[in-house]
Amino acid sequence: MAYRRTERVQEQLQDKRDRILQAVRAVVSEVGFRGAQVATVAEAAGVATGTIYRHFPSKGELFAEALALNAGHEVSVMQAVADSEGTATARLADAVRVFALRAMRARRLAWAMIAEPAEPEVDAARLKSRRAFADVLQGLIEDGIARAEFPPQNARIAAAGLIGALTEGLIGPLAQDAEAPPNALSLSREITAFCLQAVSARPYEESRS
Amino acid sequence: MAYRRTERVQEQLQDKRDRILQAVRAVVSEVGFRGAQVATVAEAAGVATGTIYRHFPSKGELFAEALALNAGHEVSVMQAVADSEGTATARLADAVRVFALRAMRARRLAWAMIAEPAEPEVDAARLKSRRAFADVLQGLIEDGIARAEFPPQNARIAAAGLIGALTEGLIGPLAQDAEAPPNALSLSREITAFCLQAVSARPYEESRS
DNA sequence: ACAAAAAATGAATTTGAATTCATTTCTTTA
DNA sequence: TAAAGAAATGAATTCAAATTCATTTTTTGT
Repeated sequence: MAYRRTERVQEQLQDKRDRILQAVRAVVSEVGFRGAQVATVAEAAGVATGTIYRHFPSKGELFAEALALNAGHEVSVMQAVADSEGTATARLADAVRVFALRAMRARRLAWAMIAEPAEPEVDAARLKSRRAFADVLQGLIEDGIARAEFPPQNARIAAAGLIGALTEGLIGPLAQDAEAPPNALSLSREITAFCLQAVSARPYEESRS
Repeated sequence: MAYRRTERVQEQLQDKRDRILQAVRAVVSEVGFRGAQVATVAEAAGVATGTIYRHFPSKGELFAEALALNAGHEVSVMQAVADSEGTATARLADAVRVFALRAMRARRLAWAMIAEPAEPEVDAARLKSRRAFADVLQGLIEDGIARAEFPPQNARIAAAGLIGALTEGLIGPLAQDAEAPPNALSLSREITAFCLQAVSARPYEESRS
């Protein structure tokens, strides 16, 4: 016996794997999923193309894992805000504002994480993370209803609506090339205001058919 | 001279072109942009693959034209509702409800039209149509503010928010595999309620930083 | 220092789909 | 009905990118 995987090698391997995942993040931040090629990721990670395949079975699984990692982190940030002290209204405002500010700091990445279709494995991973975001908001809305801060409403629908509004308003196609690329602070303030308004309103009676 | 393009031929050509555009619609309804291949479209249109290229310069331009055609139609339907009689509230409710019902009748197509990334030309065409949808809603919201039916608010942001909420709630990933695929009528009613609530609410003072 | 085993490499291969183009079919006019 | 020109065809080509794999480099234990 002349070789055995030592702990040191084990760590180097883990490091390299992590560096590859970070490289995906960096590349996707630049060019989104659409433009992200395995060769580019390899270069960014400082390894050969073939090395990627010694750590991940396919492009789809690599990218899906990278997405799960990043989106999972954002979800826990949002969850932490949701679990903090204060009224449901304030916590919802904060959750939305924090999400908005972080997303705007890296719009391309945020859009890729939350909306941009890619390989099927990536889409599946995003579905999970999206539902996780929605669940956090839904919990917050239900809490607000229970405390009578918001009127009774379908919390599930409202949460989906907020996710959609955030996506569209912050990082969606319409937000991409706004004539005057608005500053992150004021945009996030306006989106937050919209989101609060969206859940707080008194309900309305249907008018015509 | 032994050949000249007669009017009859001209019409046949136009017909074939239209049939190809319709075939794109049909194929995209089934498999979205992701799964739509030129060969499949050709088959659906009953022509050879090469024929597509006698009518359109590239896949991207073909698909972009098909999108512009369909989305343009939906925009004018929404505009017609927006221009009808009644309070701004009622017209907004109707515009949203009509959009929702029509979208749900063909979810895959609707999602492709409004959200699914594809070739760059397609994305560009969608940007236009999306802005057109948003403009209709924005006009309606501004009207509602002017009539004091809605509180003052950033109509542009609110319109983007409504588009996002519609996309997410009706045809977005979360709506795709809802455990019990909810019936179109009740879902559209709930989304409509959310949208009205979203613009009608009294504004809220920011809480913490 | 050497042999055994693993890991990394990157050029070559594979793959899947868009696009082309030589050939065939259809239309028109004389 | 024949020749000229268009239009349609679909198999072959091109192209871009993922994946593979024979070769090289690194690591380990004796």
